[in-house]
Amino acid sequence: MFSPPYLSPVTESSPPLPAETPAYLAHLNPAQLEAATTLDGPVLILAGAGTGKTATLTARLAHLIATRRAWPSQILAVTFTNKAAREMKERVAKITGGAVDNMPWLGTFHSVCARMLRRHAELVGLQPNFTIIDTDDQLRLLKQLVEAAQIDPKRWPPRALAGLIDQWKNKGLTASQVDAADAQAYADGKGADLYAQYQERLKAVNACDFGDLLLHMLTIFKSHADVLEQWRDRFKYLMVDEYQDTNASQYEWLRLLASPENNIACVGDDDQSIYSWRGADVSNILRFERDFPGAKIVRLEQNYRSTGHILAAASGVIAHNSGRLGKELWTDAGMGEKVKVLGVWDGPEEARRIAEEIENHVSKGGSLDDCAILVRAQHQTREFEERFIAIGMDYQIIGGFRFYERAEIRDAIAYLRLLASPQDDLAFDRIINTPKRGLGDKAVATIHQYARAQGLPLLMAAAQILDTDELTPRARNSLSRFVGDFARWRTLMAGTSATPTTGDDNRQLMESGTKALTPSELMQQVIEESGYTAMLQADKSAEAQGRLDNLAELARAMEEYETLSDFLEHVSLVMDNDANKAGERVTLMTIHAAKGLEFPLVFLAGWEEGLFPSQRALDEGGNASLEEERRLAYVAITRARRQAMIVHAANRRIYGQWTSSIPSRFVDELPAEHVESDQTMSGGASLWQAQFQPLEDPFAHLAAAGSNRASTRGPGWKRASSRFEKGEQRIIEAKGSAVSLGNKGRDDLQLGMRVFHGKFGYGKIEAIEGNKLEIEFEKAGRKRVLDSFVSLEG
DNA sequence: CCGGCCCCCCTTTTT
DNA sequence: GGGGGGCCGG
Repeated sequence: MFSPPYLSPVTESSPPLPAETPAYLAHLNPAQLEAATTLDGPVLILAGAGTGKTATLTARLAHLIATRRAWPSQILAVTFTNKAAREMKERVAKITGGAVDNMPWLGTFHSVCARMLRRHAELVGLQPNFTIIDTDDQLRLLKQLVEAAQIDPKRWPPRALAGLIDQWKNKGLTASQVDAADAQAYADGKGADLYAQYQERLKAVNACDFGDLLLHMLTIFKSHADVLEQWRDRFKYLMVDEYQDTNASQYEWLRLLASPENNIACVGDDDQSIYSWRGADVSNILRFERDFPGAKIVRLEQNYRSTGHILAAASGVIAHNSGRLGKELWTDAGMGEKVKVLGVWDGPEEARRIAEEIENHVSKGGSLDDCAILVRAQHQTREFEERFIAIGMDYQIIGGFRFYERAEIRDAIAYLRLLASPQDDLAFDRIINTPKRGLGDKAVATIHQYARAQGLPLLMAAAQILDTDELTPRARNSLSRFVGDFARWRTLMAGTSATPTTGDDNRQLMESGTKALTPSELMQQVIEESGYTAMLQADKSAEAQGRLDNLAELARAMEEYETLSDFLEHVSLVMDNDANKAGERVTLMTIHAAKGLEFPLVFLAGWEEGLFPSQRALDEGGNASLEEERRLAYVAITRARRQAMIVHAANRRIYGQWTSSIPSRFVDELPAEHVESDQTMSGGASLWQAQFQPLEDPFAHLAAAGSNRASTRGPGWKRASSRFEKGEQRIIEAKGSAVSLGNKGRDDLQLGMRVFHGKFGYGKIEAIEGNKLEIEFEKAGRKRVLDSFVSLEG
């Protein structure tokens, strides 16, 4: 079904290399050439920073295709970021003349898995048009479950549960595979149970989270040999980028797909493993030879990016780590400038000095595009933003709040999701009262209660509840409009909705003259008619206009997509915000986000103990974490081509409180001969440190800060838990138990019976129509209610 | 039901 | 410094 016979690869034992070296191999050095042309069997390419990894990988792909070992569609190439995938796609297209249809199976682990999973969704209880939820939805859902389980969310933050579930998924564990000891980590062992409930809820709303994309495929591969076989047959060659970042479940997924031929090439650098918190397991790369017997190992050690001093400084730092595979980077680019280390008084000065440095570069004819500021944590960007705005320097922040994570964008998308998939309860919850339409907690709770009793999606439950008096007339009116809007919008997208469609289907549909709107038009109509636009227009706050602009931007972005489902898939997996590349500007981002990038001038801000290395990492992960932080430092320095400048501040505001700190230990680990300390500082941290360090314990203030935090947390937690123990009767549903199953009416009710309704009191049943009752209430008069809301006694 | 106010806790890093 | 949740008053 996947590979028509005429697509079978050429199977001669060893295809002759063209007599002349093809262009795509011409510029490779010997190691790169070996990596690119060793096609069969397992290969591990240890590629240091800046050693031409992408060029090598691209050449390898081109070689596979050119020598007809495989068609582009028979090569599976996975990366971690969309950026990397896109870059590789572009380069392959260029090399192969673009004639080759873009490699269909080149993408991130997540997007590749999503594509696969759409074809086998039913095997894990999903429909092919399942939605992919992000962390925000995940959290909302978990919060509901936690509260329903009468667990105090203060004591057991849903966030923590989300983290655990992610970890389990990264390890390839389904809910039933989580052992009791692990489950103990949350709410006295309720962790695994909540995980199971969470999966149930996801299934019910036809959704999965990021981790599921992999885990579901893994489950399918392990339980359906035929499916695995299909995919094994399809992929003749596998290629994995950033192999050091693979987690256990990705690793297993790869192994299953690669065997038995094991034509798998993995590229990685153990020194750049910086994602262990996300489940990445460096040992995957460390034990490659053992896992894939006969593996060939190629080392790429010639660095084409940085000058000698920069490389030496980075090597000096990373040398403090143990358990490395070992690699010696070298360059013939000359020593260049030494790495500069600058101590400043505080955060604002740090921003000022770096901005000056950049202005200086520009005044000498340089470009803002040459400059990047890398930080450890996202919040550090704020100080720079303020400075750049003040002096009118153009900048961009990569990562941070991604476009599609903004509230207004997520709201708009929620409307679209609910439109595309009416059982998407998470979307329903998000927008039912956004904009405010008088459907508050009480109305929503009623809808929930009914939906739960009937096993219906919320939108359906809402529609049914309209026929009754369960809601106040005002709420009912409003809800009626809401439900009616959706019914109308659905007709506007004519058939492109719930059923998964291919782009072709829709194109035909639209060409054949149906009145279907394009996704972009539909979105604009929806935000207009739902009152969302009006809500923002009425909002006088500073951000409102920006939000409207963002929605306009969303409409523009959506124009590229022909179907709603295409768009929704992209928005959850692929869309990142490198959008407007207007003019030249400084780039601001975290070190994590900078991996794989390079800039002529790199500014590394905030190299202070506690911030970098992060105190939290140290507390939680001990030495292993310290080494990961050090790898982060290594990644940071090696982004620089010509100049790297490391800055540390003596004082910084943390949580709005001024805190002083000492330079990062990584500063001390820089080899002195490759570093130049800036002595012209205006009261910098090094001076400050020199005066201060002789005092008893330079770490005293850190310890004090730590204990302060502990002590403020202590009573708070105690208070929270004591309140919890007293048993806040948060009454989720203490009312009578009227759990009717199915959509049919209850069989224990008959005409004339006296029943009790939580809102209207006692009354007599006058009519029964399916699950709807007409009751003459003693106090409230005649009402139509749902049978699940009444009980027999009182 | 909504808005405003106060208090708490907080931030590593991302598909 | 800032966001989210809880509580109170129209």
